[in-house]
Amino acid sequence: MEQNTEQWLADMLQLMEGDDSKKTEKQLKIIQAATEIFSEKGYSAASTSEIAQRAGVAEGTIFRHYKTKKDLLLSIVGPILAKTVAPLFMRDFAKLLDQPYTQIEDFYRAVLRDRLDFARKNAKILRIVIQELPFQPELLAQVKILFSEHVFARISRIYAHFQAQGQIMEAPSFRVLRFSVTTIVGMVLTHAILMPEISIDDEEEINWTIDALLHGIGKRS
Amino acid sequence: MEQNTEQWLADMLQLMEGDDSKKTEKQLKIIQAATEIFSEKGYSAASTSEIAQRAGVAEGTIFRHYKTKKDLLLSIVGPILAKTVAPLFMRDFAKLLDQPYTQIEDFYRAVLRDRLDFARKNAKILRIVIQELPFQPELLAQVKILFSEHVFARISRIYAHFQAQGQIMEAPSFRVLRFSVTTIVGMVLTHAILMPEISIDDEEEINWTIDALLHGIGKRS
DNA sequence: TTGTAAAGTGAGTAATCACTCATTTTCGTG
DNA sequence: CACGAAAATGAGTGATTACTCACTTTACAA
Repeated sequence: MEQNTEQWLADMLQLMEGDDSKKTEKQLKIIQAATEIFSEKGYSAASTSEIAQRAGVAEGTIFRHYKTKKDLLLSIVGPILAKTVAPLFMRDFAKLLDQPYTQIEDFYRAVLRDRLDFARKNAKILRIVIQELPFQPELLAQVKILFSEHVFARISRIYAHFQAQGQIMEAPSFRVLRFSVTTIVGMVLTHAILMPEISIDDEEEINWTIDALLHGIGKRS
Repeated sequence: MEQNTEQWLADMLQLMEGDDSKKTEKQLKIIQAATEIFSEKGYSAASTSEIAQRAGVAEGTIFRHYKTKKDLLLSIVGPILAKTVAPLFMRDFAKLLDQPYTQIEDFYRAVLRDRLDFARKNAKILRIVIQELPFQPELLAQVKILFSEHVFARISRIYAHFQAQGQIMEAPSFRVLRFSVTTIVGMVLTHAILMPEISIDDEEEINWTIDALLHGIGKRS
């Protein structure tokens, strides 16, 4: 399964790719407007007429390119899914782990820095994903497969790697996994989606978060 | 400000209270049906006719009790807000901190146990809150005031307390606060809302989470 | 039992919705 | 320029929406 994963991800990215080159100027405007309005008002509360208006196109133009409103949503949300977890499957990423003495701090630093930037750059789309995922059963099923088949296995191997190196405590991997994923996602979502208006020193926040994740907030002995 | 807070919370809870005693049987049915449908399909995608149908009442009956559909939403979502952070302001809670040698582990254990149960019991309503809060400006403003005026100050004092006792590390309180709130919320949301179908040993998960929060997931020296 | 206010009803309404389609405009190519 | 195809248009459509209101039923105190 693990050999297939890299190919699978390539397909996934290809399949999900926006493929901007083949898109009309007006089509790009539509996607841009729809992204804004979906993230502002939610999918259901957004109307195709308003999207058309903000995009500066006729309403019919939307339906030339997308059969339904849901098609439009999926064309926005779909491409982001694979990209969100893509770094896990990149060659650069594997190399980092192949180096036998990679410090786990450096590993976390790279992940947090990269995903924080990613989340900030795609904040609007991520908001849409978070909002609409619970109400889109097909998409939800797809994501669940993505995680249970690929992401979970990948992260488990990463922790096995660092555990074997004696860099993290010995504990059931699903607990370590749950805790650190919560920490990473919590930190990224807090600063990129929930409270983007609070300005922070990224490097400091990242370093502090890693320190707390590895050594806790209790009094150091 | 701090003296007013207790009174303020009493008012808040009173004001927000469902006050079930004064409600008609059909009105309770409406709230129950609306809660289900809102959490299943989202506020905008839910129709009043479907709510009426599931509640077993005429559509007009809904509008006897609630001027608008949004009124119905707020009557469901409103009462939960104060309750979510209520424990912070309870007398029992203050007592726990007045005892000079309360272990921070015991403190976290009480908080996690209590809020995990709360989130499970109110999972549907909490889902609605999470989904709709970004799209309800008045409600969002209310929540922001709630946190910046009361919750933030309260939690800061708690950490000052434990910091003075030497039970947690010395670091900018906003960082400790952000990290531990993320940890608590992340753990509760994961098991109560995101993945309620995964059965866990609550006590074990709570204890392990507290241990990781205080001492990290790094190798123990 | 009777009077009355509150609770409940459901057909009706104007507005809005996603989507269609006949027509026009734009664009790439020979 | 000429021409065929793709892109874009916007008025039109049936369905659905939140909400109203004239009316009926229920609950309860006198």
